[in-house]
Amino acid sequence: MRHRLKDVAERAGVSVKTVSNVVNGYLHVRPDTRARVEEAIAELNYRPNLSARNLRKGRTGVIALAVPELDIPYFAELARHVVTAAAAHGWTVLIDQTGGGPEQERKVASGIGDHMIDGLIFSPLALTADDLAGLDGMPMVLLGERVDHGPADHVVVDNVAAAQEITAHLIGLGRRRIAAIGSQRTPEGASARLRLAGYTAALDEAGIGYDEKLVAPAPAWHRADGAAAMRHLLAAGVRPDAVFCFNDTLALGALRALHEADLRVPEDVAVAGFDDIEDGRFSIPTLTTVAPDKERIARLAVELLAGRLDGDRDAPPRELTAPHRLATRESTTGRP
Amino acid sequence: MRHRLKDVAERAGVSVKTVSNVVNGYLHVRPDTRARVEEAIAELNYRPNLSARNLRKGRTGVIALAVPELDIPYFAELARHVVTAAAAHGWTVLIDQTGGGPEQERKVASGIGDHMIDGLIFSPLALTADDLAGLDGMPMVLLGERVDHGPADHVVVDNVAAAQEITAHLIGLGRRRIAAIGSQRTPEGASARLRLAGYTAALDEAGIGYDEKLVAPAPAWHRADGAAAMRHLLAAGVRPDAVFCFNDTLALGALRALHEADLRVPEDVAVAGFDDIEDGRFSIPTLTTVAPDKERIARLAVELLAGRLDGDRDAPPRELTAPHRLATRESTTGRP
DNA sequence: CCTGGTTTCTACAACGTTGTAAGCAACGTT
DNA sequence: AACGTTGCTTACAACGTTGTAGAAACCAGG
Repeated sequence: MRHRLKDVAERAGVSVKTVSNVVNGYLHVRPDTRARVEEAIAELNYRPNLSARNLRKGRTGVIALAVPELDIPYFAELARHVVTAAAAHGWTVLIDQTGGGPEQERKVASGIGDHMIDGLIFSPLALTADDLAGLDGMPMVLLGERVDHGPADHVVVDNVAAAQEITAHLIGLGRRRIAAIGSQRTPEGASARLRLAGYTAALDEAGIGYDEKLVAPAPAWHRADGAAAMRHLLAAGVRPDAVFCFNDTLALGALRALHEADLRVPEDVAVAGFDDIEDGRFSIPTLTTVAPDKERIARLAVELLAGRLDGDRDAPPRELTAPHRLATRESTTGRP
Repeated sequence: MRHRLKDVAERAGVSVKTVSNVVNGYLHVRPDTRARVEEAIAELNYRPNLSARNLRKGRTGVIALAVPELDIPYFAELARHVVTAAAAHGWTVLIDQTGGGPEQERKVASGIGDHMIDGLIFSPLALTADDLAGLDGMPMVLLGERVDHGPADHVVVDNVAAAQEITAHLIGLGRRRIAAIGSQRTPEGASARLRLAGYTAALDEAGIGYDEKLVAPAPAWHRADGAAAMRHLLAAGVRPDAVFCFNDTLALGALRALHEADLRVPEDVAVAGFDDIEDGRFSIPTLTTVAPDKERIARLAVELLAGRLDGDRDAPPRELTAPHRLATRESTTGRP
């Protein structure tokens, strides 16, 4: 059975508001009154009705995190960090899976703002600035690529620089025929475009010509796509001496395909990924990758959101860049 | 700017309740009235205030899924299925990370029921029946091991049978010195106990003696723990010809440790896991494992919960068993 | 004992929604 | 013309909470 302030008040012989004051830690309550109320609360196992509180206060204490897919390790790890960072602000996180499709993302963007939620951290794939317009001033922070000059705050990693660095790392190992896996031409492929740009920039800098045949598309960025793309490259007679995969799951798939083709990593082909997911530290071989500071991304996002909620909602949008580093492991440098 | 029923009503020249009726699809509204209201709704971009609706209706349309850790692939995959299954009932899923500790789980169990949530799907590690008492009749479904005869519905897999089957599979390959990784003595280790029981049952059945030295504990069930346990076994001079790891991440860690010790899988040591996570289909070698039907687990859980919500809340608790199968892959049978 | 200030408590209204009950038309039937 | 029926609409109250404003109790200083 559920009890209300009123029940507690009757039992303690005080007014409803006094109970409310005790619950909310209001200062001026006589110690004996407070004790009586607390006793009644305990006896009835009273817990406040958050719907009512939210209605009254206009705040819910819940923020949403919308990601394309929860069982992509990168997003799962990110989610963990966001939950932790949000907890520090006393927030509960409602995690929403968009599926990554334009339609579903639009629905999340427009539909979630039904007063259930104070703010939104959104990791979009397909969203455009227009879609954001529907949000009606819902405080929001976007992760990843900027949605072309939309009105929202952003937390990004420098994809171009990171991709360039890791490609340069491969070049530095003496590799010259460097394949890239994960290119995408759809509008959802913003990350793909930036990482491809970094890849070509590194080739340019080293005076290596861009060879279209070395660039393999991947419809999604799952292990299966990485394996398929790698098999496809090999079947087409392309013999790269290195592969830069646009994320780690693609890379793990590529590792698998290379293994099946009896090619050694890194001796025959060096492999690098992007994201630094847990799997890559235990794969065989362990995976060289770009390690974005996920903890920082999460913290920055939550802090940006907190700024919006507490402060000026109409301040100009800010963009923060989270740091990244190169994690070199066996898939490029071999076993020590 | 946010609008209310009242604003829409004024704009459309009708009463608040009529707008409410339109929003809720009430039948008896004249077509032209409905059109006027809908126009006003569109113009103002009205969206209902869920806090108010929830307060009025006593239902929130949100259920919680509480799991120990989101970035354990098994739980992430499960979460995806639960979200999908819940969507079919029109529910939003609030995902909660308990961290798996007794303290935190108890907090979730007692604290989440603050009227924010209609029901709870809980995958506990450390929870006891006492902890559940605090829930005050919050409809709940537990996943995994039964919390000793608590009052809640359960969805389980037959851990003992599954562990026995996969151990028998290893025995069937001619292996005799079969190690087990993942045993736990803490109260949280209910799964560990059951899987260990299945393991010993299979040994018994085959007339193989139980050797304590072959059983390695693992404080948690992460890759790092699996690798550490495997290294520990090898360092202790134990030379198993097979390893049954109590989940897949342990197994992936064990694969890694075996690789570092230059042991071949499955030639020298066959390796089997439990959970059938995505990683195991692409690891090198691919991982033989017990594949619980996660989609079914999620669906059953959601349906049990739906039954509680719509039906008799005081019906006796039910326990449903989700099917599992054996997925034999390279880590035991080698490359084809 | 009064004054003014502080502490402690309370009554009331409001947050935005929907269920209830009732009102008002318009209709067909007697 | 009176009636019941049906379709459409509305006023009101209530869900459980908290902010506001003010009342009551208390205290210290004259």
